[in-house]
Amino acid sequence: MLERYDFAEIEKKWQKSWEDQETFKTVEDESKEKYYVLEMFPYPSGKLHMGHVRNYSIGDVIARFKTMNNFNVLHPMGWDSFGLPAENAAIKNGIHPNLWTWANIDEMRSQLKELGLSYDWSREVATCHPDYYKWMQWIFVQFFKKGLAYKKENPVNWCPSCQTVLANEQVVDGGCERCGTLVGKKELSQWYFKITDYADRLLDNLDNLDGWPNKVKIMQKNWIGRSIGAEVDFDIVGFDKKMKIFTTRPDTLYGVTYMVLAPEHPFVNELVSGSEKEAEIKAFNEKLHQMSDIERTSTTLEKEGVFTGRYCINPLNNKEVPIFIANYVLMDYGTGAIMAVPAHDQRDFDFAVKYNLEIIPVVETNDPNIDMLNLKEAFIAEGNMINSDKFNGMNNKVAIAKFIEYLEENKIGKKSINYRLRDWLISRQRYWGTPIPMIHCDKCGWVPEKEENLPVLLPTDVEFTGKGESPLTTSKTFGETACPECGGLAHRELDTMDTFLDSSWYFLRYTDPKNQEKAWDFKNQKYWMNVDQYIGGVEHAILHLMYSRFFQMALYDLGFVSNEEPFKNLLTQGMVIKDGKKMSKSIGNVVSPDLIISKYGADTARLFILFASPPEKELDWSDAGVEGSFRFLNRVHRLVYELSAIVPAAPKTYILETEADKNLAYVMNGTVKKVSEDVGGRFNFNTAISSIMELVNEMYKYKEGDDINLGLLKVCVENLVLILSPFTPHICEEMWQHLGNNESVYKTNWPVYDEEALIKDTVEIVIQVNGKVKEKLNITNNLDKSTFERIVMENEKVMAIISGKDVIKIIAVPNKLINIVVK
RNA sequence: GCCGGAGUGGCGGAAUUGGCAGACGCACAGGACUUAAAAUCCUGCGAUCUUCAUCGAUCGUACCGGUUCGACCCCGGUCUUCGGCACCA
Repeated sequence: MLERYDFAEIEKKWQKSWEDQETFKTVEDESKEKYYVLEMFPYPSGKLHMGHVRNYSIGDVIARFKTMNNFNVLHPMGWDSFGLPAENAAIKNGIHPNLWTWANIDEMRSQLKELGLSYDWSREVATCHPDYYKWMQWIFVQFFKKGLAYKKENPVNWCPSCQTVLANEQVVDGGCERCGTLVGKKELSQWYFKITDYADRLLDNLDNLDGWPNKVKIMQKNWIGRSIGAEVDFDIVGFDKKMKIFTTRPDTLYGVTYMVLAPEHPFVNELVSGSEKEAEIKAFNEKLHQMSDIERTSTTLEKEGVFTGRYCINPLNNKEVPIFIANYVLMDYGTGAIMAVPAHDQRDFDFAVKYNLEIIPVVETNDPNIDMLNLKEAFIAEGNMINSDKFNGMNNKVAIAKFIEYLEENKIGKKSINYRLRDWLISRQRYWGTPIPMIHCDKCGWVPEKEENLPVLLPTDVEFTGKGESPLTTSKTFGETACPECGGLAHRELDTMDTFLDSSWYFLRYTDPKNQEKAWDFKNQKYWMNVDQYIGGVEHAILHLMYSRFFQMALYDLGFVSNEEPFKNLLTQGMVIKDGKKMSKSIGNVVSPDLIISKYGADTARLFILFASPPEKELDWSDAGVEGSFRFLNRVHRLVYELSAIVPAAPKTYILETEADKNLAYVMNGTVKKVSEDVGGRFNFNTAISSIMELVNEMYKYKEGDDINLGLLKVCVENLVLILSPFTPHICEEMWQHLGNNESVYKTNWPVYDEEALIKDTVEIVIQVNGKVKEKLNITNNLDKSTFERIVMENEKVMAIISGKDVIKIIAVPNKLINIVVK
């Protein structure tokens, strides 16, 4: 250890030492309690940005803290390395995605290593490696066999300018991410996962995820969007099929004055074909098809529709009501058909007013401001039933169940649950993804590739044009194959998987990353799972975190894993933004940690980003203040260097003699306690760091004093280095070694604090008069209440303030405060 | 429109259970050391008033009101802002 803080030298030295000693390698060890800490693995875009630094610094502090607290910690890292940017680079620069990706991985891996993160690199995985995607394909086959994967024709996002399909995430404000052209729809046959089968479990299990932020649970809940209601069958006059509708308000059935079909509803053609309405309906539908999804589903779009000329019969009162098609009813929710109750639904109300349709109230209020016979807007609040035959007088909430009962008894409907959640479209017309291991045979239909033939390797003889269909169609070697079932000529699926699949189970592969026989050994996953602490950006609150939960549940049902939920505790870090905007390559506001690391070192970078703000909060990046973190580390370095000349020889035991001793022991033990709680409990790294700063300030003050207690100082220095080490590991290793220790600070036990030292002889109490602070007093700790009150009331200043006034009340909080209420 | 956060000095932020608002750090100002600079150290740093200075007083946690001996914290309302969802029947 030099007198000067040579961070570059120190960081290089210890990174090499950790690598040589395999300090962070983890093996299963039944004798120890395990702790699995995981940060969301990155897409290898090429360069680390400050958001990554924040994410991995948080995880590293937790991993190191848990290790020092004697847990067997699994802390892995890998690459979510399939994805579109690699392919775009190929189109633009002619580099093969494989080369581009691996070059980026190498670059980012070395950047991560420069940060001194405690990863077990022997467990590294990359989703684009055949060793990984082989098992991705295997999982797909298991899902297919269980009936969780199916293929169907459906409209998908299509950019007419780029001539390609876009993922939902690639549609930004209704336009193509790359060229901005309005995205349309195209019918394509696609693979889906039946995530809707798990809707109830995904929703209900949220209640048990105590370690998850509420915000994320609410977002998932809204996304799943469970609505409980009823399905009702309406007869159509002169038509042999029934019109099935879904409603959450069966209590309003007597208020139905018209019906609406979605324009795409399969009945529409049959109902109007050959009638005088046919041309009008066709024209209306064509107009709708010209619209983008965004326009079409905008709440501000005026409600429009066309009467079909046909009628329905309300099964409750046999009333005939007209059937419309309208732009506000969507084919892909519920049954694509609704009963309209304008009195109690605002959309129906708007439509009824426009087309002059009847409005019949069936729920009444006693609010004098609302005229039920002349409504200005739909009445959606609670009330009592009217105009509803035998249901009249009932509270409408109660009536819902009665109506459902009635529907079921008379076989005209039943209770029904609908979800906003749709099945997961997993096909992508892309090259750089996992090939879907399915083969189509004219005789046998869709057949999975035999498991012993996995992986289905991505072919390399592929052209990248960015136009047209999946690039795999251009391969001369890939498409044709033999049917695994009958051996006849068959064709491979040419689409690849959505990359969200790859990231939905990587946490399982980490538990057994090198296994060539299985995706993972049951025993290994049983030892390590669940992930005890998952850390990542709040932007993944819905997609990644719900897909992973779905995978885990499906794999649980298949018997491959031992838990239904993958992530026990979740920490969603806030985004690191710059100038009010999310850091992104296209805006050009990405801040790389390189400059800070070369100027101040990785320890400073880590310390600064954790000190700047609590982790969940959004952080507007500014490097003002980096100097302060660097200054602090210099200050620590100087202090330890100076004291290392005198403390190593001192005994580890000490007796507190002076007031200064007691004070320092109080601060030191308090700091150990606070850091333990802030890091181990509530993840407030910023306050943990500030309390360490206070300890350092206190130690500087103490060592300038007259009587120096070397034993106490020794413990202070050692504890300081230990509790700082999860934040800034390199400098702490260096100081720890210099203090005469041979073992890595990482392998050293976290210090315990002395509860006794936290009990003070005297405490400062606050004296308030009428709630205003008037005086502060040092009194003996733990005085009984009456003595405490007497001392305060006999205080000269207090007596002066209250003299001549009536004391009405005295509120005394022992060891803290006393409030004298006077008049 | 619906749901969920957030709003504290010039700035990042602290106040963990209703009990001293502004910890810690940044920036700034003054001083010490130095031939000088850097580094380091010391002091000050919410606003207003008062005072030679101290001492002190009043106000102050987006805004209005309430509960309480006491409110950044609890309750009612308003505004601003961020995030999610959005003709979901």
